[in-house]
Amino acid sequence: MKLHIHDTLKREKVEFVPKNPERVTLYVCGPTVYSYAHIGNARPVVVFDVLFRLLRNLYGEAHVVYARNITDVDDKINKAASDQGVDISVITNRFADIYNADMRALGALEPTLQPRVTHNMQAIVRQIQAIMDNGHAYAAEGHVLFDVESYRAYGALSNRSLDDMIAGARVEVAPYKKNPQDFVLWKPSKENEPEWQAPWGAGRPGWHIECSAMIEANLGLPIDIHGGGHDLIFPHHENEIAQGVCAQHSHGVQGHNPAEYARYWMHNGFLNFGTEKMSKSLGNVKLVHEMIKETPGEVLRLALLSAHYRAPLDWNGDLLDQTRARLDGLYGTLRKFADVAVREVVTPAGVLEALCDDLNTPRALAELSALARVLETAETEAARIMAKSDLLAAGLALGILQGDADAWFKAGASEDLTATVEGLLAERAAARAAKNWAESDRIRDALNALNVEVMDGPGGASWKLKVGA
RNA sequence: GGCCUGAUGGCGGAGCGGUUACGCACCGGAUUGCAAAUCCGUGAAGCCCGGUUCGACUCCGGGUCAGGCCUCCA
Repeated sequence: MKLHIHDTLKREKVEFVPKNPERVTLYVCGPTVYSYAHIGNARPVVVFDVLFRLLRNLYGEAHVVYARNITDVDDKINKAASDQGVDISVITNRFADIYNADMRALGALEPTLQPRVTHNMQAIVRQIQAIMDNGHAYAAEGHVLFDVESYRAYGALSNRSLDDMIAGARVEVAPYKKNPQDFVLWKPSKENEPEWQAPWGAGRPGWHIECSAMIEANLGLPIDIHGGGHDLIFPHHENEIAQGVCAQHSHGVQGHNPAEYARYWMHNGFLNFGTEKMSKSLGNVKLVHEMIKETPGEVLRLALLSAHYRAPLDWNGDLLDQTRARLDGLYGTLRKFADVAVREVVTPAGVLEALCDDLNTPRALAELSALARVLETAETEAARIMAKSDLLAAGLALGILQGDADAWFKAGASEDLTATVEGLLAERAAARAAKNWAESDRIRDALNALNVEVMDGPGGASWKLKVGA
C-alpha cells in the first residue's frame, strides 16, 4: 500500500517514497526539558507515534529510525537551574524522565533515538564550522551568525521572502548582524551559565542549530520526514533547512534545494481551548502530568486522534466525555469476547488505507467501529476469531485497545472494593438462580451505591466502575 | 500589513460533483425477570452571495466569521 502525506514544503499531498526503504528516517522536534509538558505538546507526539507505527508496518520494524530530541540547553533551563541553585542536568534529567513517562502514558512508543544537545556538542560545532567554511555564516563579537542572503531558498518552507520579513521587521536588531534576519548559530554564554568550547569562542548553540546538527549526526542527511507543530515552520524549520543544506556544500551559484535536508515536511495543527488561549497567565494550562491522574492516557490519546492531525482541534470536556464513551464501547465489545482466541496480527486493509491517506485517523476510527460491529454480529467462532484479531490489530495501529478489557472498566477500584463487589455479586447470582428478583435488585442497588454498574450476561454478571460519579 | 488554515446534523468529525460516513447524544423496535450491553431502524447537515454544471456540501470567484504564524512556542 502506498503512503501519501501532505508535504508542507510542496503544499500538497504527495506519495511518500523513502530514500532508502531499508532505513526510513523520521525526526520530530522534542521538548525543552525545564518544565512539564502540556496537552498541546502531546499532539505531535501522539500524531507522529501513529506515523512511526505506520512506517514500521509498511517498511518493517527494523527499517525505521525515529529520532525525537531532548533539548537540554536553553535559557529557560538556565533560569530554572539558577533559581534552584542546581546544575542544569538536575533540571533536565528530572523533566526528561517525567516527559518520557507522561508520553508513555499516552501510549507513545519510545523513539529509536533520543539525542540530547549536551551529548552532541561536537556535532553542533562541526556543523557550524562547515556552514562557515561554505561561506554561509560569519563570526562577529563572539557570535556566529547565519547569513540568510547567502542562501537563496530561504523562505521556501514558510512561503515568505526576505523582503516580506524585513517589512515585518520584528526581528532582533543587533549591531553585529549583517542583515536583521541573520540568526544565531552560536553565542557567548552569560556569566555563571554553562558554556562549551568552540573555535570562535566559548559559548552555547543557538536555538535552531541543535536540530540540524543532531539530525546530521544521528540520522544522516537528508532525512525522509521531518515533523513538528505548525508553529515551528517559521523560523525554526526554515532555519534548520538553511543550516542543513548549507552545511553540506557551498551554494555560490548553484540552485538551493531544501530537499537536501529533509525530503518531506509534516506539521500538526494546534489545539484550541474555547475562546481562551491556554496560557500560564490564565492559569488554564493543561499539563499531561496532571491530566493522566484524572483521565486514562488512552482517552487523551484517542481524543488527540479524533480529528485529522492538520486540523485544529477544540479541546474541552465534551471531547473527553465522548472519547471516553467511545472507548468504553470498544472495550465493552472486547470484554464480551474476552474468551475468543486471537490469531496473527495483520492491520485490516480499511484501517491501513485510511492511515496511508495522510494519516486519516478519523476514517481509521470509523473502520474500527465497523470492525467492532462485525465482531458483535459474528455468528461462528471462526468469524469471531477473525473479527477480534482485526479489531485488536486496528487498535494497535492507532496505539489503543491493547489493555485488558476487564481491567479497563475496573481501573481505580481498590482491592477492598473489588472484594466487596465480588462478594455481593456472588450473593446476587444465588438470588437470581432462585429467581428471587427482589433480592437481586436490592443487591444491584447496593452495588450502584458503591458506584458499580452491573451487567448481566449469558456467562454471568460483569461490572464496571461508573465514571465521573 | 504579509503568509496560512478552517467554517458540515444537538455535539465531535470524514469522504465524495449525483447514492448511509462514522462516533457521542436522542427516539422507535428486538432482546432481557427488570436493567445494562448488544443488534436493527428513524430523525437530523453543509456560514453568506454569485458562477461553472443536467446536477455542488464537494469545483471557481467574492464576502463574513474564527484561529494560527510573522517574536519564545506543539
